[in-house]
Amino acid sequence: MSDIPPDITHDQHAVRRQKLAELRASGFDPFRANFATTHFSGEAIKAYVEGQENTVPVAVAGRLVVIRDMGKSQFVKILDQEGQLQLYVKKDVVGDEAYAAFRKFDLGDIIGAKGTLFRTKTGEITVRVESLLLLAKALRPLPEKWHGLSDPEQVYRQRYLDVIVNPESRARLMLRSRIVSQLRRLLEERKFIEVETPVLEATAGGAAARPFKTHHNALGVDFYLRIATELRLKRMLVGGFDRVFEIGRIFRNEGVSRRHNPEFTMLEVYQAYSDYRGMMTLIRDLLTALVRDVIQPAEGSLKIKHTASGGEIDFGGIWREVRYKDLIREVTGDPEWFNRDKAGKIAGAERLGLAVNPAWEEFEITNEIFSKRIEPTLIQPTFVTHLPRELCPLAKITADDPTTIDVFELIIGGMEIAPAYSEQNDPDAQREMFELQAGEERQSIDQDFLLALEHGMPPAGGMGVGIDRLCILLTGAESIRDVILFPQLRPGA
RNA sequence: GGCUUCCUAGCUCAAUGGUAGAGCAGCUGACUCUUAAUCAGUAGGUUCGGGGUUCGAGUCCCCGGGGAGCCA
Repeated sequence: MSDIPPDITHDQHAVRRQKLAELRASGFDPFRANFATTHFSGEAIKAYVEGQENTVPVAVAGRLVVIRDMGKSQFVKILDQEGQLQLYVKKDVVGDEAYAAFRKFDLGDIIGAKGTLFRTKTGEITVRVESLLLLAKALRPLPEKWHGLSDPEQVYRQRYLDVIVNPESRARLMLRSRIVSQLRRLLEERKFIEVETPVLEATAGGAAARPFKTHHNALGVDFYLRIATELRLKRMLVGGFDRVFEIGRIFRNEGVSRRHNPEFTMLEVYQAYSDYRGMMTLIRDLLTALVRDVIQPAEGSLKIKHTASGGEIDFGGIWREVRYKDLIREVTGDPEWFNRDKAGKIAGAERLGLAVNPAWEEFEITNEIFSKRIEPTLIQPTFVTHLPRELCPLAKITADDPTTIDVFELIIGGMEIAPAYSEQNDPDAQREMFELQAGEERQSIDQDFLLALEHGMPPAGGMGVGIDRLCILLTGAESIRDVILFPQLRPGA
């Protein structure tokens, strides 16, 4: 029956091309235009009525991922968006001709089937197939069925294969979609309006980061890809959009690591007439709702696993609140830390085993201690408040301490998850901070933003949430690449 | 960018410097309730690319490509 030349039987691509040619020669279309399904796999399983064998009709479609051939009957499984569904194809039900054609189908082929539901003797709800059709021929074989695809390079470059054969990857990436969608819903419930602001910017502001540069041909000017949405969203506060948010792609021209991808997704939220304390309530409400509704830990619990430590993170407990300066004094064991001169700070950092770049400003030395010796130890949700003013030029100065700002940095699982501020709305103070900072960070000053502030921006709380890191945390992933569909790799290979 | 490490069949992995193997997938056949189905048989390699050392290199050395981890 088969015309596979013996010399190509090892070459699965060639064998499948041969089958494709045979199908076409016998008048079948191996790439159909459509197929009317009635159920996804999960829906089909739910549609089964106990005891009512072969009464519920279904039409389902998906990729063939398991074939168990027993000669005159086969159990196969198809995979669709909702998961796997078993089909039972019996020669004396579908007929000799259809059965012979079906036996030529390969793992990976996309098929459609019509039949009725029943439960096998081992209890699995299964479609008894009455008719079936090849919808799209797969010319390449699937990766190994048991071990899946494990070469990280291929996992990232050919993510479509990863999510076919690695259920954990599939589940993790679907979870990300649900996290983003729930965040939207939760914010909209609180009357936040979603907006979209430009990716191409004449000046890249709102954060300290190296931008990507690009060029607009018709205008003949260079643009930067945005490094934050902050300055645009605040303009909308000026414009009377009192509660706005954007879930947007941010681009930073910096290193690639387990925690960094050059493009990543950030949620930024601004709420007029609120402040950083209002943002605390908001983020706690958002995260506890996400854990409850999306991760769904055991009854009444808001605990999730923390992969790195093997322990748990409890979103249901009291979220610690601590001042940045207190943490620094605690870990350095030096109550007078902030009165030390630069040499004293360098010595202190070195006592903690840290290498200090002599070009650093004092606040950078202190912050190195925070990043290396404090942040990684904060596993349970912790609001670190009142950071040094040098770390963010866009926030309000603390009333009782002019060296700090009214902000928090929410740390969970040793990672920065969300910084939030009482936003600076004094245009003159803002200009002063920009000018002070311009030298070091070379962040060109966004004059148009300052003009907007001069028109009056309501007092507001603002917050940024790194969606990728949040997904790492909530899904227990080990790398940012595991929560990004197509992480950045070198082109080629 | 630096250091370490990895790259072998479609996939997952073996192979003291000495004839490149296995499982799955493939191909041929048996089997009408299987669950990584089972059973019998069979084919399959530019060992990432290039150069070197050696009687002999998947293995050692150098250059290049790509990935991962740590660091900056």
